[in-house]
Amino acid sequence: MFTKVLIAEDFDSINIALIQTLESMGVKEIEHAKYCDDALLKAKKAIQDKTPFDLLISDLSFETDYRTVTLKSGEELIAAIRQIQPTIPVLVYTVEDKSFVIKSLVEDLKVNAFVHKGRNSISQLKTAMETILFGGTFVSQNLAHALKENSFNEIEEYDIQVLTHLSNGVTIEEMEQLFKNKDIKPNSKSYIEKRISKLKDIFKAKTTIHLVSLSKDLGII
Amino acid sequence: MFTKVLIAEDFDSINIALIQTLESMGVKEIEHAKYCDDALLKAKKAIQDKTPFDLLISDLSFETDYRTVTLKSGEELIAAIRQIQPTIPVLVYTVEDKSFVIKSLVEDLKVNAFVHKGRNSISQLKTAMETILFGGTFVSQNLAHALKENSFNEIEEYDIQVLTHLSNGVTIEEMEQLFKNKDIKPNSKSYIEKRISKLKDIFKAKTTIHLVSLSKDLGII
DNA sequence: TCTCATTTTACGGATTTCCGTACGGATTAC
DNA sequence: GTAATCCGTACGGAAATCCGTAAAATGAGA
Repeated sequence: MFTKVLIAEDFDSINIALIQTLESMGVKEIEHAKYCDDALLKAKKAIQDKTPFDLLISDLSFETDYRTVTLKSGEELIAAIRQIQPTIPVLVYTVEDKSFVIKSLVEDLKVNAFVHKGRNSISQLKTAMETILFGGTFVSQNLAHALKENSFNEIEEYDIQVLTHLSNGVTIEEMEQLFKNKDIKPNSKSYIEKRISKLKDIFKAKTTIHLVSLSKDLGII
Repeated sequence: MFTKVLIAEDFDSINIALIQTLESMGVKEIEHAKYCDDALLKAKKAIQDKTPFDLLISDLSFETDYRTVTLKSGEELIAAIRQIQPTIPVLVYTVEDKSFVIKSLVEDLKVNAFVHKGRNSISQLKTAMETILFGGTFVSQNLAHALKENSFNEIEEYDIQVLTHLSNGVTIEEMEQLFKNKDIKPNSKSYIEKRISKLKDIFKAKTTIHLVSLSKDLGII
């Protein structure tokens, strides 16, 4: 089993449960941080002390409060820790279940396991840890389908920009100018219109409002 | 201290933490349910056995899975339990922090305490329970402001319907017919348009898409 | 019942979006 | 070298929206 585990999770209640679970699994050293910045510090210190962590369990979203932070999300934390300790296995434990998010996490950040907080997540967490120990990759069942989903491959960064701008109240006409100013390449009104139309097809959205609404639900924007 | 507490919470990790916390506070009997329906059953049974619960701690949102359920949310559960046991104190423990939701909960459902899951929620939970015990009402600090927020008073059920329909891809023209069919009173295209326009003023939204987007973020729809 | 104010509807013009067609340029295939 | 295809742009008419004005309906109080 892992011997020294770092937990990055803001909710105290979940921290309690995680610590209890890890203890019951025989993990000797457990440290937890409620802020990503603190987690990174702990990881750095552990390396300096020549006793690095051998597993990181991290949440994705962290609430903002009075404290100003450098690392705002689990994604940023994972990237930062991988910089100083590239081989550390990472287990993501989160409520997130948006296909788009998960896809990028597994593919880009190469997290070793993905456990969805839910009714039976603790048992999944245990399985995930054992799987990582044997060099495998674990993704919660209810998420597995997301990786296979294909329709999202058609959607690119450009579409996300368009959707985001729409969501923020930018009209198509304004977007044309905005793109021209920022030198973003396809920037004609007509092209943007076509793109929106295509997205409506993909999402089977009835109106543009519907499209933006769906995109928010799917976590794309 | 309370002697018999019912917990309705779907996430297993949080259940673990809650149980541990209640035990440390000296609560003798603790029961927990991962589905609202189960929670209601337990409450009924306890009444039949003449040993009713003296506190309900409930989450608000419950994930849907393969199981078909009658009660889909904490709100519904609270209403149902209050039907069979009107005097039971209720503590809501949730990630929810949308002003609109909280306002209605405290005012309509008359929950006794509202604790926001977060970095220091367990200590707040303890305080909340003590406050309830002495007949008081507790609302997490970071939520307290929501109750004072006034701008949401202007928004009525009608507006929410309009926003929801827009979000679901219904055009204004279709909405006019829909409202006429359902006999919802102000149903002219022009009135709906005006209403949307007014909402855009209130929310300072630049476009209708922006308006719907903001409404989703604020948890109004 | 009449009056006045408020609410709701009707209408119309300006603007924006929607959607089809068509044109130019670049790339690829043959 | 030519044709075919794709990509981005341009244009224009139909539809939907935005927004102001005015008429009609409603309702409360005298």
